[in-house]
Amino acid sequence: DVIFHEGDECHGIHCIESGLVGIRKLDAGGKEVLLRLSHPGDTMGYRSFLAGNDHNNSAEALEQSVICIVSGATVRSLLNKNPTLGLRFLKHAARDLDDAEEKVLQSTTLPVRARFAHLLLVLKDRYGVTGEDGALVLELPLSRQDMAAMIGIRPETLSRIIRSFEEDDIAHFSGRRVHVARIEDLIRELEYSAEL
Amino acid sequence: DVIFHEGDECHGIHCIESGLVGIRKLDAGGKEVLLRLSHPGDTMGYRSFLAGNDHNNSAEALEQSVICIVSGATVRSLLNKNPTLGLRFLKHAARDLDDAEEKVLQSTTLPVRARFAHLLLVLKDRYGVTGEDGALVLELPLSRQDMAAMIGIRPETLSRIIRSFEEDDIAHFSGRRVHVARIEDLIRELEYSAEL
DNA sequence: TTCTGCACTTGATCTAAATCAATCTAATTC
DNA sequence: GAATTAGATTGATTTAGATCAAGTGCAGAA
Repeated sequence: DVIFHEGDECHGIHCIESGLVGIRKLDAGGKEVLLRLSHPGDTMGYRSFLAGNDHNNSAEALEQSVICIVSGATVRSLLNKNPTLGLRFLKHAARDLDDAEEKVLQSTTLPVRARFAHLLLVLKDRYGVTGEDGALVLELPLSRQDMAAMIGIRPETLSRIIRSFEEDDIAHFSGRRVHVARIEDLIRELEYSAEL
Repeated sequence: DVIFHEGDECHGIHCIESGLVGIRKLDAGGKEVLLRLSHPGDTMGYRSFLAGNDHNNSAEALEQSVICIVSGATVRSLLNKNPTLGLRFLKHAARDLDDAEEKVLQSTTLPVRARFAHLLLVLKDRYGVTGEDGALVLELPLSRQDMAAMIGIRPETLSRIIRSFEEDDIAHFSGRRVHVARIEDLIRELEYSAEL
């Protein structure tokens, strides 16, 4: 279930073979944020490893997953033999950093409605199936709680947002399945909140 | 004043010789966040450069600064000649990423009072002078507006926080100079908000 | 000097989201 | 099957912070 905890010593790098992993961070008061998802092919923990720190966030399998561990010694020798590997990590880190900064921006400027619309749009790329008529069916990999934690809100608030999306006919939810008739409606949610 | 804008093409890497630079990000609606400060010795724009993107945030000199530019070709040849340079960038990115994630966490879990206390504690390391009695004098490098942008709040709110710090005798402000009699008071602000 | 503009402060009000407290539901175990 | 549990929804209320609108004070220009 939990792959590593915040504060654990970092012995190497984790790779996801299959499944889905959530990267969480807890604050002193116990509130948590789900920082990002890691998918098959992604690596985790490379930062703490390279910086020589303990893990600064925790990783938890959100579905049945296969994770492999590459020991510190192996990583070091790989880095020595193959200098481009370091660059690949660097690009990886650059992308993560972009995402994190985007998240900072969004969480301080956008209302939750827009943040949730954005989350759905991001999840679409990986979990969505778009019909030929532009309709979208989305099979969410996350519980409501975890989606709330991703956008930094309480589950109750997410519930209300979902209801308001239903009422406005923007999206229809049944369990973890979401139907979106017009993707433009989601995009408009983002743009709308911007223009004021 | 402005060194590069969000969306500008990225031609190389910027190094700060002296001065102080603020990295800003604007959202679609024009609201801005001051993501971080860059100090002498820091590099800027390496991420966009390495990822081959346009700049995804803007850099503005916050005081008289000397900035040098390292062209893309030069950076590439340096990276080839010196593989450990890549690792150094990687560690740099790892630290930035940590900071960004910390910021995500704080901006969604901590109240503004605690976030401002935290900001002062961070600025202390670079801009503070601690007397032998534990009292702290801090010469802020930032306007109120910019400090507000750093913690993602409006200037009006920051004004009120400052007043409440005065009233609670936690810190005293005159212009950009701050006197903190007991640093523990600031730390307590952080801890207090955590314990509930 | 006086004007102009800008950063900051202050007050009054509004609102988005949190909190608190019940339910309701669905999955799991006995 | 019934019983337990955890997740999700719903409603009522509170509140932190934003917004709106005036002021204040100061620095630079005419």
